[in-house]
Amino acid sequence: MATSLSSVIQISFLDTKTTRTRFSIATPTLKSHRKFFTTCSKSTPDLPVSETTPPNNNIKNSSLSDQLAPLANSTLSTLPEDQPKLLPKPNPTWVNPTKVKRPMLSHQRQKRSSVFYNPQMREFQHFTQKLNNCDVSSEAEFMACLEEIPSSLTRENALLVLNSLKPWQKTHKFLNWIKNQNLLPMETIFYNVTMKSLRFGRQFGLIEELAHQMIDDGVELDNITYSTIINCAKKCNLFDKAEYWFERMYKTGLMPDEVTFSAILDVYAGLGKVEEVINLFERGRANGWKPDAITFSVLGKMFGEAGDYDGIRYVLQEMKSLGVQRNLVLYNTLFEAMGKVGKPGFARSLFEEMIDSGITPIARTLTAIIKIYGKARWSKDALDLWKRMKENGWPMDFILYNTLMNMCADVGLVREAETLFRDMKHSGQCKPDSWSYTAMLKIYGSEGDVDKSMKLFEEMTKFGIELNVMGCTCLIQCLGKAMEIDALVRVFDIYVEKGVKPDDKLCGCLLSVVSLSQGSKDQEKVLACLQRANPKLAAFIQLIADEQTSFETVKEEFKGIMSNAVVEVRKAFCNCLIDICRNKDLLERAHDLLYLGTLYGFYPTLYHKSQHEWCLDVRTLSVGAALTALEEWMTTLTKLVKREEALPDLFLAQTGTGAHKFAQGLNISFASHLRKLDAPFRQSEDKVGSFIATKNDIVSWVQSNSPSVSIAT
DNA sequence: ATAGGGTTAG
Repeated sequence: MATSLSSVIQISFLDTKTTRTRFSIATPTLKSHRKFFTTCSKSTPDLPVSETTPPNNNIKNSSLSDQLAPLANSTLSTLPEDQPKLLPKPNPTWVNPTKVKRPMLSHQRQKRSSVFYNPQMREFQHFTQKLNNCDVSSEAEFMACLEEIPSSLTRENALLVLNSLKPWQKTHKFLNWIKNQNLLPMETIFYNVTMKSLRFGRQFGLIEELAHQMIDDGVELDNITYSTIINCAKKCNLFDKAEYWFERMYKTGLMPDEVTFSAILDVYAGLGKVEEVINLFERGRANGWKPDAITFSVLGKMFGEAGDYDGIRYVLQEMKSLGVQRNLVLYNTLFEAMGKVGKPGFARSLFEEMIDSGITPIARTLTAIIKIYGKARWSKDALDLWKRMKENGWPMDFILYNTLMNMCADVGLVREAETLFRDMKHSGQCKPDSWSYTAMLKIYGSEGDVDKSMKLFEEMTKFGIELNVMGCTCLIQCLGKAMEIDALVRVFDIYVEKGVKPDDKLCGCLLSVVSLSQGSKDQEKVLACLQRANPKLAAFIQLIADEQTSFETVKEEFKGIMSNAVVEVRKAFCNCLIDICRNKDLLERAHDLLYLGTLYGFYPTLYHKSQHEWCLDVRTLSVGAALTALEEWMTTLTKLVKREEALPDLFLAQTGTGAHKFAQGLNISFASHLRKLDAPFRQSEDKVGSFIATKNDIVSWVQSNSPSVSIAT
């Protein structure tokens, strides 16, 4: 769904009597294609809200989502689909003071109580140090140290100690000690400081326990308590807990301030509840809240994850109109979000805006940009940026080095990658890790450079660099293409011994080597590797090679194997299996497999028709699969001609030019197969990688030549 | 420094 900027941010007035401001964010990821999430601004005299939500004094007893649900439902249902987007502006009346506004969040950030440290501070610092030097696991040692407390404990000293104890176990013990000794009245701040320490240790269970203690003992939970609880839950992936405490806060009548509120938006964003986030955000906005850069960063990340480009633009637009300054983290977040939705041009211009505004990028910023350029194959921009990084002395870290090398792998820059790899080794700060080696293996693998690949592999073994499945796949691919099967088997064995679990991509790679090594004695060796990586797949090869196996059996097993494999490799598996069949001269089986692959949707763009032209697009097929598809097509056309059905004027078969890595040699093999079938297609002169035939060509070919095209059926 | 919120790689 293409969405224009004007539909991203709409302020429209639904009618002239009751002025409403409507902010709408189109979110293409949501089920309904044109669903607008609406909220109403300050002056909302007769919103449906009043009919469907409880009166103001009941708010304390309803959760926020309860309060918001009727609003969302009623406003959505009152908007007709064909509502004009922009109506002429009447004179808006912005404020209607007679109407009760239901606040969403407190505009004032919670004030901190001041803590004055006293002259005993040094003694207590010393005391804390001793506690910190205790063995964490020894309860007795810690308790003994506690006995040496310098003097009676004051509120300030207790806070000093709680703030400085590490790790969380000690903070927790100290809090319990204060409590049990009955030395001081227990204040919220003691719990808050302790919870902060527990949050570092991701101890949500203990945090929740403390919160319940507070409730039982009548200690007030404030915004700082709630935001700490919620953020800890979030860090521990306990989103339901985060939601629970947030709702509890509302139920007890405490308004979140902007910090707690943005934490909650982050929770809903993390849950993928985009609607809820937008609703909450807009409700807050309608109540006059001015979000800060951190909140916008939360929204930006969410839109990135949702693949919502318009949402990202909305963030920038909204910040601009509210006059909220962008900062480095916000930029980083937006660049990372843009990496998820593509958009290299937008990222580039925003990056320049950032530089112009005087913000210096950090390694993380540059990583995000380089990743975007690499993905988009923008090698020139990527290299320009690398040059600028060096000239300006912008900071590098190992992730940035690895990202740069990966970008080189994506766009085929061998020498640049080698330079980066060398730089990294000599930088003194970043040592190449398994990611760096994998990027280099990817490059040498796609170059087919066996010597350099093997040298890297030996280096990895020597330096004890972790071997991972992706590096293994690159090496196997490289060795397979070079038919270095003994080395391949050795490499495979070493990886498996080191605990690398073959994944579907590695199996696909082995499968393609099986098809390449047809007729050689080495095929058995590769099959043995495949047998260890994926026994079912290896067994399936035996099954289809046996001409006695029925179609029904093949279909069942095929279905089982494909549904166990990840989506990305299914077509590749099918292509390789067809190749294997054709290499064994099992044409009928090859056609069965192509049929099954089409049936399960692996080849959705293989055939397409328009009124004047029918196309066979084999660009992402292997050679064997492409030839099978061609035969299938010719058989179908023969039938149609014989039945004298309507045909288009033109027939087009596309193989591509071989730029695609699977399509190497496809064009040549396809042409030779056309000659073998004596099919009337010729290379198109103006469309490279295409073969064309007219209706007349096809009809006369069928008439003169039809028996020869019928395949064994 | 000293009770709370946002951003990393196949």
